[in-house]
Amino acid sequence: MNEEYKNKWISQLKKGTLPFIVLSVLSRNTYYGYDLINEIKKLTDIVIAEGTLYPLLVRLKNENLVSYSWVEQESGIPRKYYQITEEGKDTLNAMKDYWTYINTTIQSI
Amino acid sequence: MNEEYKNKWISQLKKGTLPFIVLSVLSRNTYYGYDLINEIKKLTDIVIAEGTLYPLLVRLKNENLVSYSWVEQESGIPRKYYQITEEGKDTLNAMKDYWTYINTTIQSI
DNA sequence: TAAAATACATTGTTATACTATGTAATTTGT
DNA sequence: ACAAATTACATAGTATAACAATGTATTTTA
Repeated sequence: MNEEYKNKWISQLKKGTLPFIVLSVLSRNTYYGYDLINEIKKLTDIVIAEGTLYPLLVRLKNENLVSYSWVEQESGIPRKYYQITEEGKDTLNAMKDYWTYINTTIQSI
Repeated sequence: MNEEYKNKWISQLKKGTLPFIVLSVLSRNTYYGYDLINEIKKLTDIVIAEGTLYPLLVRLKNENLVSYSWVEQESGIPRKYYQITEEGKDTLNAMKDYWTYINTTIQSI
């Protein structure tokens, strides 16, 4: 078993799965970045580095798949709450379809 | 629907799925590169560019997940037939486990 | 006999995960 | 009371990989 290759592979696999997972989670609820990391870790055991998530959220925002609004806290740093857009929902559905297709394909080999 | 983003996403998803698919296909049979492209297209409808596959095979070889042997043809250009190694089989199994896990996780969100 | 297909390969471009680092406020532990 | 940890944002640099474009050489097809 090539453990090192496997880890590198998982990192590459994340390039496809992370945007999908983030959009999925945001289709259920609004979250702010720091919280998303913890929520996804709790939900999936997948650890997303901050240096991965924040740029990813910026990209999703630039693509109009999510929007955000700053929410002041009674105490502490203000939070940037992200929500999925209609375009984000439609794109997520297309991603779901493709995922189902690729999963079926892989299982069949 | 953000079609352009979806296509970019599929390209990123391939960074995880292609090595997995190639190893899976090679776990059933030996193939040469050019043939693998056609075989995978037939099996999965997924089109792999030559500029993607050849470097990928080089990487899998460098990681000892596959080996190859040149086979002269009665006519035509000699073919580099690839076969999966024992280390490749074990790593593929670990990849299968991870895939099952990530698929289950994604379905559950 | 020109065009398409077979079969290998590399270079340059673009995209993205991850580590390291930075800022600033707040909370916790001692 | 004060140092350390946590919360919450963010960016710069590095490594990796898909893909288009291009290249070489042989063989088959129209």
